Amino acid sequence: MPAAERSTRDRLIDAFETLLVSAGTRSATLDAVAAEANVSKGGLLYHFHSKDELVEGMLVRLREQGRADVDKMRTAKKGPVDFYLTTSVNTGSAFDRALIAAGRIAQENDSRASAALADLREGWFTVLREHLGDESLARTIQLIGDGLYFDDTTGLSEKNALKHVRDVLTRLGAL
Amino acid sequence: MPAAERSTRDRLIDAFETLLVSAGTRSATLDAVAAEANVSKGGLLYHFHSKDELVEGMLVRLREQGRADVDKMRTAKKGPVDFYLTTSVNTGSAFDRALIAAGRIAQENDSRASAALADLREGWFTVLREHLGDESLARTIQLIGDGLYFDDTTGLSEKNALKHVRDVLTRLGAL
DNA sequence: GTCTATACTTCGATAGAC
DNA sequence: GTCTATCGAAGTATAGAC
Repeated sequence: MPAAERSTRDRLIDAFETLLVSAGTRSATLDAVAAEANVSKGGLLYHFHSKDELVEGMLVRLREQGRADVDKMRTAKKGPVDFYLTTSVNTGSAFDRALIAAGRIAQENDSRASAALADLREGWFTVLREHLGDESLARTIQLIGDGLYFDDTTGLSEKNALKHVRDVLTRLGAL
Repeated sequence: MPAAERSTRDRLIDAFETLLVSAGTRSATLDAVAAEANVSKGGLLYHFHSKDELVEGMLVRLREQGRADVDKMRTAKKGPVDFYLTTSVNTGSAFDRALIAAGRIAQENDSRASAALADLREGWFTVLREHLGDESLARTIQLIGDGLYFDDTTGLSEKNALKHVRDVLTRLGAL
């Protein structure tokens, strides 16, 4: 969908996510979100009656994106492991942004965000274990993906991290 | 050092870290920190003239703890890889708390916190690579540690994660 | 559906008594 | 070294015009 056609509601969630990812929860205020989306604060609060509802709306959208991602992973050309690893480093996609944003919210003790992230991870893990037929290997690969993701979101990522991982996973016959 | 003898300054940093870890940056206000440390806000601001100085003090202490941790890792009885992995899951130690707290601050776009964490990671990586003589394996193990740490701090940790990792690393001859 | 104006609360920080 | 009192700015949310 072209950006110009996005509903105000969607643009508000976009703005909320963008602020969460780039500056953290303390900077993602209603004022800032409204400004980022070029809407007044009153306009924002028409669509979401509270900040809590804004979080809720974001998580609903994340779950939809998550279902689509697991489907893509299952049928990926190079296989699920490769797909999972390459998408664990932030590619700047809308889904990445939503995922990182939810992570920030989860760290503020929000059980809804934690639950959404846990469900997503379970979906990925199921595909990995089915494909590999090896629980330990599947869990370890998921941890590597979490590490890639964590490093990316904390500004700690190494340039060649993925190359090194592929090297090791090839030795294990997982790639 | 017994808890009763800890200086007010140290207790304030303790309280700040505790709040960051348990409830996130939005909840770690000066009011809340002072209350957690059983000090008035004025008392807090005598020791740290601003919230920024409180962050600074926390990071100084983290770097000291980090140096001690790398030393312990280097001389660990079961070897640095085992030490690194077992200490990547939150054991509830003061160092773990400081590490997680710094991670929260880093996500609010604080370059000092990011730099401190990056330096710590570099220290661990150096020991891993020296011990293993294999950069790809060292990087991969570091990512697994990051994954364990991330899962722990987001409430996503699996009970048997470490067991699965040990299994896979044994196949690779790293343990 | 979006805006302005405003009420109420909380945050970070200062001033000054003890 | 610690406390109370207070200020200005920023936060969430409501009311009502357009």
